Amino acid sequence: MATIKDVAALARVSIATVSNVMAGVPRVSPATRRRVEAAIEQLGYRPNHVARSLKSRRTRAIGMVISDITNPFFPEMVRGAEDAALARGYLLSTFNTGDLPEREKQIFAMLESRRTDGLLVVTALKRGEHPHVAAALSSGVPVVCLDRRPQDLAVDTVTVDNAAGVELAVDHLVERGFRSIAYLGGGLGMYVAPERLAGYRRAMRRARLPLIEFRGDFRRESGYQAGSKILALRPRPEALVAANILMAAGFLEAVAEAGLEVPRDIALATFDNVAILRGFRPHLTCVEQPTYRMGYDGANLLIDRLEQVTPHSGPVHLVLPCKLVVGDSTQPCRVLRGRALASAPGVAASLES
Amino acid sequence: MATIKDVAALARVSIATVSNVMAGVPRVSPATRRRVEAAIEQLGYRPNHVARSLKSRRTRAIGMVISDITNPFFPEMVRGAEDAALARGYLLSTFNTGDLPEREKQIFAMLESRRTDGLLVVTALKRGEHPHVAAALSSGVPVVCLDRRPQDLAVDTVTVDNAAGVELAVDHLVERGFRSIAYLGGGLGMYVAPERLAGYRRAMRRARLPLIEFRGDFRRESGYQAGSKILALRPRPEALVAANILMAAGFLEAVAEAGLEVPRDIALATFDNVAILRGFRPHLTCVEQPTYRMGYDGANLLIDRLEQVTPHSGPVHLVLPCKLVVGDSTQPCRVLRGRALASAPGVAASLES
DNA sequence: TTTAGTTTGTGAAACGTTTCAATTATGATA
DNA sequence: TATCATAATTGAAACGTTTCACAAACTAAA
Repeated sequence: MATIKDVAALARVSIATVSNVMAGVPRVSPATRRRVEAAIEQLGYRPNHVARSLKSRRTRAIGMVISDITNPFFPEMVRGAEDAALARGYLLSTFNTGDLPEREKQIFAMLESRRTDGLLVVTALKRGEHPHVAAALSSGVPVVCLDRRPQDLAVDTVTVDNAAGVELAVDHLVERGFRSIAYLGGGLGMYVAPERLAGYRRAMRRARLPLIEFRGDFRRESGYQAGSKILALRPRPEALVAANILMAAGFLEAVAEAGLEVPRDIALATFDNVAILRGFRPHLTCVEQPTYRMGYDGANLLIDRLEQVTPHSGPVHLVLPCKLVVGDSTQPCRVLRGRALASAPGVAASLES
Repeated sequence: MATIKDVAALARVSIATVSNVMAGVPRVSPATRRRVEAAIEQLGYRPNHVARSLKSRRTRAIGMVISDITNPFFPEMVRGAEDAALARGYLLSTFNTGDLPEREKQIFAMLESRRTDGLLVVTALKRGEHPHVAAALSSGVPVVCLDRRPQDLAVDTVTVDNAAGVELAVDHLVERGFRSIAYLGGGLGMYVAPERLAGYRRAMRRARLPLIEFRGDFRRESGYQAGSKILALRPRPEALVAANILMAAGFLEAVAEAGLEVPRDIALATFDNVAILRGFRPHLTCVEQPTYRMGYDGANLLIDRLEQVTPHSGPVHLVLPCKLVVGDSTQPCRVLRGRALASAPGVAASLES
């Protein structure tokens, strides 16, 4: 592979001149520039980015640390981050921690020894447990946290308005006439969980409805288990709001196992949307997060920091809105229609009570 | 950030000695070794991998080029590749080409200038169009192609037995008594398409059933469009085998739009499985590919090449088997039950005919 | 005490760039 | 033609490692 020396020799100039041509500095005569460019072309020369990084002490590489690309929540976000990074000439490497501390340690060590310029992290950890993120931060490596916001760290974040998102779902259900609306949340250590729960509580309080809360851990299995309990309640809740799609999917399994159906026997709304689900039943009513944008904006924010586009100031917190996508999983169910008939002026009336 | 010089100074040895300690060479006295290790520990020294790469001319980095991580087919494969790479101390960076030639060019240029040691590629291109892969190969960078096998390139590959996979699905349908079984294939330029089509034809010929072929392009939209045509056929086929899950999903939309249902009105089997779909209806009968393994084995094969574990020989082709996962989308449908009643000894008889 | 052999440790070059001070070439002006 | 200003070019150091030939310090045998 040709080096800058080969180019210099062929063009009969010094390597400094070649470097200047590559960098586009103007103090090179047109004639020399042409000669150098011809040599570059002829040799198929590509500057060695490794050497460049060593000298400049900047790798133009950013690392993205997530828990598992296999979780359908992540691919869009990774894609967004990559698009932004590539557009600005940065290399993005993604790492799956699998939530294993040992592996996470290995990954951060690798990131450090490779002198990655900045980090995009979706932390899976609980409050107060960010040894690696904190270490990176204190050693001067910029970090942007996506999706989840560690309150104990002074770090830039890009998140969504989780509370407002759940409120959209609950309001929608209330509007459709549902009154006993249960909520299946995730473990409170996970940052987004308390916010989503708060959204549920706020919307329910506003509608003067009683809280029916269950707690899972954001994984499919917990949705299935909570599902059995929820379906066994008497009276059975008319609707469920799940805090993420994995739990919603688990819940659906419990529903099928009980010989029931969504939305006939119970309505379901959930956080997260997944493209592949279009065409499958039930078509879920969901709170769609701008995951692509989170990745895209996060990467841009990070690169701005790296290039000091913004003068150093306190941490920036971007909060993006969610959007409600109405499917048929929240169509008025049997119980509801019965109630509508019983009360005089129809569904609307039951809302006021 | 501490360098090897700092460590050497603190331990009062030469940098060569520190390097020897790091490399674990035995020509260092225990006393010195301890002194150096203490210094490393005290300074939190981490060798600069960039400098190391420059000197050794090896980056221990591999690039993975796919079309779009957002396609649910890829995450497992990427995960497998990352697991293998990390276990052997390699960095994996994944790139989405989006099937855009311009972007692909940019990506390969980046990979080259960063001196990535080897490449894992799932080529989206058609026969004879692999300028970048061919260039990498001829410049001595090992490449392993996953999932699709470019016949025109002497390159290692890890693929699945596509024909056998489709046969599994068709055989299953035949066994269940279906007789008019349509096939929705993908564009023939895509390598896997002809193999899958061949599997369909072989299985149908074996069962002495007539071919009913449609062609899409592996994208959702084409499944939807082909769906309308398939459903309009008279008599309507009893079953459809889709060549990938995106087209199957598109087909399902067409089914819903026509006011029909799977499997009541038509059975459906497809290539690919996607975890999130568990719990949703219909629960598809599918040909599951070992995508994780493809990534895992591919990365290991590539690293073996990089480290010359295997003496250089001709290209290696790993072919992994697929597995049939039976869901309820291929349960005998209405027409079928009717036919079973008509013929004397039940469904089994109709198979013999 | 030499001599030879074995451990242990080190100096310096090299990897391929960037960068800056210094040098040389080129014109313009006196 | 000599002088000066400006433009163009270059030499060399530096980035942080690895590696190899060599040097120094021991040890064991003669």
